[in-house]
Amino acid sequence: MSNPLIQKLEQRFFLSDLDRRALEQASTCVQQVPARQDLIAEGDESDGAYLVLEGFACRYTVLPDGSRSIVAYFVPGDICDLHGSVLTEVDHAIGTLSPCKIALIPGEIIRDLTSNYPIIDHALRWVDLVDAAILRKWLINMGRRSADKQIAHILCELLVRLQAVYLATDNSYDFPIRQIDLADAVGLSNVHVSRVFKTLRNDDLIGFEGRGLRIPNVERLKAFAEFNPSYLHLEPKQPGNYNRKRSGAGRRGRGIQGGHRDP
Amino acid sequence: MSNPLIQKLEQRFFLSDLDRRALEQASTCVQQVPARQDLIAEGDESDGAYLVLEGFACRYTVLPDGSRSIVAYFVPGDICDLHGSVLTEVDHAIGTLSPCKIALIPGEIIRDLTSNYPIIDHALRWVDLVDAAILRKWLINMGRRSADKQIAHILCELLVRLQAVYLATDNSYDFPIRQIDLADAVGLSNVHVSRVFKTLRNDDLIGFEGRGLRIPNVERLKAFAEFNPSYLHLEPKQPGNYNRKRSGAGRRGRGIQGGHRDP
DNA sequence: CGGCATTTTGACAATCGTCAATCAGTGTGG
DNA sequence: CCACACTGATTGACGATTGTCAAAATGCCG
Repeated sequence: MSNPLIQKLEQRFFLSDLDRRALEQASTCVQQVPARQDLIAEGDESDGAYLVLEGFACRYTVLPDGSRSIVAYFVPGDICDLHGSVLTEVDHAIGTLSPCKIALIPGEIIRDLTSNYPIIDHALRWVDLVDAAILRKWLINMGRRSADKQIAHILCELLVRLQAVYLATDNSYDFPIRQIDLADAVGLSNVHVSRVFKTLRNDDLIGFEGRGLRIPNVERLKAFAEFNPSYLHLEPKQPGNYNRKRSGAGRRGRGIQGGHRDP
Repeated sequence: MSNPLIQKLEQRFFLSDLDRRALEQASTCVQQVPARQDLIAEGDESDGAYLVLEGFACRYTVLPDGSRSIVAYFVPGDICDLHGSVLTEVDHAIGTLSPCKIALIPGEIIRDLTSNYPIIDHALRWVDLVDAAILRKWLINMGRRSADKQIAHILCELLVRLQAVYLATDNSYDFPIRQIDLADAVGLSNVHVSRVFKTLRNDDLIGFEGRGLRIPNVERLKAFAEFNPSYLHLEPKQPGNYNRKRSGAGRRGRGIQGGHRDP
């Protein structure tokens, strides 16, 4: 079984054999975790990270009124909580959504990787930036999009993210997420998620087969969701000696911010 | 006039004179920018960063239907777009909300700061983590909180962030944000923001005096908003040689994720 | 004073949540 | 093999929150 983190990073970076070996060795401490179990509870101190090898997990908070808010999904290849070395106090819980295989990476190993493997260091920073970009996209979807487009968008996002680790075909993937797990991620009720699913099925935008999600026409779903995968930054491969483009620094855009809401 | 970035970092880190001088020199290229002007337009390539010295700015996107989504506020001391060295393509615009004084920091200078000033490097990573924490908090507020609590929360957040750069008193600050700028940040309509403001005023939770916001009883507003400032990570000062706590790596929380929505 | 941007208000409609009942699938034990 | 329990999905009825539209009011600045 190949390591999904390596697969994901190799979508974008050229790793050396040394890099690959280091990453392999970093993820040797593996645990099988059942569905709906916490890896980190809110308030825990953590030094180290969890790498998802199989299954779906999430970062979430439970509010005082008992409702749950999921702020990130983790799929194979994703790393939860890379940041033990800067902020030690964790303000969110991390839990599994389906049965998972999780690799435990101690903080010491992470610091070794980022100190001694410059390409890995660079790639892990890229991972952080992509995570932040996903967060911003979720915020946009939640704030300014209808429920159906929002859900369609997240289904497209999962398609692309899973394709990067070879867990999705061109138009389908295993979907072990309950409707309430989706509801807590998009800020809707489980009932409304069910209703949205129904309309998406009726419009033949999605279809369920057992626990698998099938997308009859990916382009049509992407168009409906206004999904543009560029924010995931998964396409172009960069040479290992991470070259930086340097444009004239100090350039200022001159566009005017205005005309919002006008046709 | 003292540099607000230095003020903010000194809330949490001990900077040396060298660090301070380096940061001062990094922010010498200053521009006065009028309200509602873009610093970076969507799609621009950027290498370098903008440091807000005075005024309010934001990161935003305009959706195909013309609506605007604001995903971050920038107040004095905040840095927009630190990441020219990793992701060159920018997928959001950055624009001013009020007249601003902005320092332009070329990417070259940033790389010099992070390479040669370890405390600054550490502090800037901390800035990134706080930004991500704010993003998650906004997502939670938007997804699972009523409009009035959400708005109260963001007002509390701004209070604390502005206090860190000495731009807020114990219970008031200058508030140059239009209601529609708030609406686009919290995912509501400007009309509804107006209604929420009215109820908050009626309950004596907030008050406006000219363009200043006054909070008669900060603890009451914080309680109402369920605001806990810990996610901003502004309180404790850490020694310059950023010590890391090391707890037993490999510890696993044993909590069970369940009972959501049950009283 | 006049013009402009912003806020406020009211009326109405659409979206979405809540509650409760039902249905479907899955696994367990007798 | 079937009854049973359990979890999750679905449906309907109803209500609350919030959006939209349009008009009026307010405040600011020349």
